[in-house]
Amino acid sequence: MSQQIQAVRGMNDLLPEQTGLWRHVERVLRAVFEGHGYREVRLPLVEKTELFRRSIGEVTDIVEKEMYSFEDLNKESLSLRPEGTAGCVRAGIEHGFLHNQTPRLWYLGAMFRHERPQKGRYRQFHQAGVETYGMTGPDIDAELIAMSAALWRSLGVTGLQLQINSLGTVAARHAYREKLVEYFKQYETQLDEDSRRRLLTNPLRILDSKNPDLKSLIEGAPRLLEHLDEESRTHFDRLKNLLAACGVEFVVNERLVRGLDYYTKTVFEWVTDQLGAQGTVCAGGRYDGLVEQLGGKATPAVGFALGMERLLALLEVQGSQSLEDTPHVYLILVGESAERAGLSLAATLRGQIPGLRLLMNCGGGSFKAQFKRADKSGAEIALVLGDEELEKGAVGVKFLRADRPQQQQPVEQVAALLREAVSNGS
RNA sequence: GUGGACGUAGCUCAGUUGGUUAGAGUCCCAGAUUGUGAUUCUGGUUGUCGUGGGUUCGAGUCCCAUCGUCCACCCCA
Repeated sequence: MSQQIQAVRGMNDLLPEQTGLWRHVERVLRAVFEGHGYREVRLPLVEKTELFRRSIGEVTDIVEKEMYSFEDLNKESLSLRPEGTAGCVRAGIEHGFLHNQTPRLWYLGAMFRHERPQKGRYRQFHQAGVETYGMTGPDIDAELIAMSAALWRSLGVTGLQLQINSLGTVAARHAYREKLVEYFKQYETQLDEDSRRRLLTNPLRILDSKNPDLKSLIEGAPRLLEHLDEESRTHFDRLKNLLAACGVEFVVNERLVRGLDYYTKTVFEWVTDQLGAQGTVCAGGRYDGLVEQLGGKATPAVGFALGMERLLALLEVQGSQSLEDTPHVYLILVGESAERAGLSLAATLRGQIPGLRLLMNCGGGSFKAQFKRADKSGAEIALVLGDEELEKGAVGVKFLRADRPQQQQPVEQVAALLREAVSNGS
């Protein structure tokens, strides 16, 4: 035991009990994305470290202390991706699919951040994200947000609240940021340690402080929405109208600030109070400056990412059922000749009945032992092939969970019974 | 990175003020029923007590370190 190798901290194994629900969610995500005309991209897990420094921001926690970075053999610094947007923009510039085009893209995959693990926060975690480019107006912002709402509907998730805000254009945001720093600097001695640090890293974040002592100070601070430029204000107002028009409920949260440097104008989060401290299930916004910042031609962009682990946790607390993956049938084989005949019988049945999940006994065992395994497998039906059946050219059929008599039938009629079982079940 | 709680069979957990050979349930295997599961009965396997040090005649129990899990801060999906 002392020599046992454990998984890396914060990196979890997903076992068969969980993968059913994961596949269900993945299927729904794909269907909704594709239903909105979004197309899938699969991007590398590793990028040059420089990409993340330039996109996420030098002084963010992610870049400063949470990246898994290492030196490649050619001495270049590489990093496991901490988020998906940067790589997507990089790929867009590299393959020229942003220039004068309006792609809508989605992806699903693992991200890596070296944080202290906690409920809903892991070092390897999975995000499903969408990114769209080349569209300036609030209509695409609204479509994207409405699409996320459609996801929750399709998945049957409830209790998520949509919060939206506008950070303004890059220029407006910087101007406001300076005003805010100026304001808080006057009261620096009253700030707590965290907020004094935020003064340098992300002053907008101070507005979101959980410290009750700062409440009155924060309330006296300059208001972000009052410092919006005209263009951003109009954009935000039109977005709110569009959301209302398609029946997506939202609340404006003036303190909503995303941690990544590249956001502009629209930002939004879907939050829940059912997951403890990590209540943000999905978040995103507009990032009109990033493509240019990374060397492409100026291109507006909007996107969001949702945390798979958090979404799955929410589904679990709300009692979502895992996708059915128990076998319909367990094939019992006793004796050498039955074992020989079993493989092709199993193949025949699987070929004749689409969707059939047939589990064939392997590893021998008495009738009793095999029936035990059949029961444990969860199968509805046990098929029995022994010397007796082989002689008659039949297969025994026993219903493990229904009150129906056991019978012996030729293969063709067994197939009909199984077809019935498949269509009754899932 | 900071603070707190916790690590005992595969799983869920007991284990007294430190005292012989560490327990229960469950799971698994076999038998009762030589071709029939889930119920019942009988028997059986399962552990470097997270790891490494220390205190002690003696440590699952006390102390230190370390690894891990969980919760919160911070941060974020």
